[in-house]
Amino acid sequence: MLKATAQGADIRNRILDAAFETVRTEGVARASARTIARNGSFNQALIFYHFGSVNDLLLAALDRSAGARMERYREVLSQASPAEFAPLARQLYLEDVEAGHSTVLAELFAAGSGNRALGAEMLKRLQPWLELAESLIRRFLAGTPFATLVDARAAAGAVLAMYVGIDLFNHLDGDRSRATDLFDSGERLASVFAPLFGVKS
Amino acid sequence: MLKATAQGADIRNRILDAAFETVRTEGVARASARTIARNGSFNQALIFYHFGSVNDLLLAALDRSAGARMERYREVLSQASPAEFAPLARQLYLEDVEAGHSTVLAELFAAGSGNRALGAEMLKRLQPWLELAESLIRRFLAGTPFATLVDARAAAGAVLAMYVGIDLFNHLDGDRSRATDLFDSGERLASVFAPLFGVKS
DNA sequence: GTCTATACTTGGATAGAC
DNA sequence: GTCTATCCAAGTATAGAC
Repeated sequence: MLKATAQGADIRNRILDAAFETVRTEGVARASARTIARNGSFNQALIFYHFGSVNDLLLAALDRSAGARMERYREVLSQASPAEFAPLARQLYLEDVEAGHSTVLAELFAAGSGNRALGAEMLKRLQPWLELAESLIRRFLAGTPFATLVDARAAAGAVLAMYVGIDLFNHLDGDRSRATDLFDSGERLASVFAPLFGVKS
Repeated sequence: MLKATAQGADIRNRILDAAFETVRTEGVARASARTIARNGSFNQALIFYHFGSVNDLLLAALDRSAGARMERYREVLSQASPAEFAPLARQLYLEDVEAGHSTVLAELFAAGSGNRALGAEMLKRLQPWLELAESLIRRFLAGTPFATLVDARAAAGAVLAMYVGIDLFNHLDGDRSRATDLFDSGERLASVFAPLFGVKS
């Protein structure tokens, strides 16, 4: 009874899985229709039939992953206090890494740099994250001396740029301590500055 | 009397110029041997004769630019006090943008993500900048309460990641206010925190 | 050192059979 | 919806004439 599902409509998910895995393990540069199809054991022409183009497939694979991550970020951070924030952010980031989401995201941003159409699509996908980061920063700074000093929008952009940049570097050398050491510093600073935010550490 | 120079050995510089300009204006993806040669009005085969491969040419073009920038960074920042730092960093960054150096750097990092050989070379080129940033951070934090809270090496990596990430975003949408707004915030914060560093603002 | 010509490879995409 | 076969474009790199 699973036959129709497993072999029929479900092929879209198999293609999405193969595309995501190919980008994660081999990079966008090697994520050609032929390579993705070989990794997923299906015919290359199916990609064009179901997704139109390789670019559209890669974006669809990212969207599926990003949608799940955004839901999780909102759920975890919506009621986080400033004191809880640093460890929660660390945990979310490690989940991104574990799921391969950060790798695929950085790969597609990098590839978007050399492909106008892809770059424009990636910029669109940056917006909701920019808004999330900005609203969090604004919420935490409200009522503190920093509220008038820090441009929340610029800071949000800086955080996302740092996220993508760190992923890019990690992808080049596989050094996992980069982010960890940074979160360590962040948590030490947070515990010292917590009084400023009216929260006991 | 300029004939031999202009048409002979100087061809290497013409090739380097064309490579740099092609990456700057069209991106790595379009910086093929054919395109670079067309932009510089010389024969495509010369690239392989003089530089061996397109990758080696692009790295050589970056190295020439990065060497000049590193010299300038060292010169300007070596004796900068904490209070002077933010405006000087802004100026240096704007020079990077103006010269096209930040664009070419971000492009090659992005491309390195999808090309093992190029990625390894880019990592090597990151090291001197990491050391410069780390030593500056260490110098400024020395004797302050932050010295024990902040991991200088991790912070240096974060700054470079942010630099590359911002360049990547800028290249996608051409929004020049991203960095400017961030420097504005940085200068406001610096003027408030200056007392901590024993310097009058 | 510089040119022309070309061998070779890879990849996007489609036509048409099943 | 899925397959085979194929077209076409773009790129790296080299051989060999000049």
